[in-house]
Amino acid sequence: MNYWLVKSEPDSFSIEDLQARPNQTEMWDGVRNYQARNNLKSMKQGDQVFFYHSSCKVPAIVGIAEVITEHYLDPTASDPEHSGFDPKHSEEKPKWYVVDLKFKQRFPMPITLSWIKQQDALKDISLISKGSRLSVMPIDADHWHYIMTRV
DNA sequence: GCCAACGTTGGC
DNA sequence: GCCAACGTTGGC
Repeated sequence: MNYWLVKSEPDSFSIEDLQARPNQTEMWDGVRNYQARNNLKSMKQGDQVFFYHSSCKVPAIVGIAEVITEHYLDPTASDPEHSGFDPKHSEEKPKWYVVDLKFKQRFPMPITLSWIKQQDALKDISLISKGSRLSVMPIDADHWHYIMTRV
């Protein structure tokens, strides 16, 4: 099993929104960066995913989701009415994918970015590696477990 | 293939 | 709102 982190702006889609979805599950669409897309494609059913709130007052990991459906074609990329529409994406030549994520837990206290930056044990975490703005990134098991001791 | 211009992300 | 650090686009 592998560990991941996905970012979302809580104003657009928060972990509370995920929890409120039917079956507590949401199609994770809109990834339009190749590296993030490749990470998405590597996700396996049962993988655990940190849910990170970005571009907000207190950027933080706020809980955990689980991969319940592995990657499939992103329907929003084929929809001209959708903001994620990409004319170069097609079923014959697919570019973009989604996975289905299911809510697992919300942390009693968010694990804030500022705290993460203070931890020597987390100095190599992908989240704060130089210039990493990926919306989907892998998390080392060591980093995952270290953070979980803090929850 | 190079690289300038432009767009996006996301912390602060 | 600012701006650094990217990624992408497109002319050449």
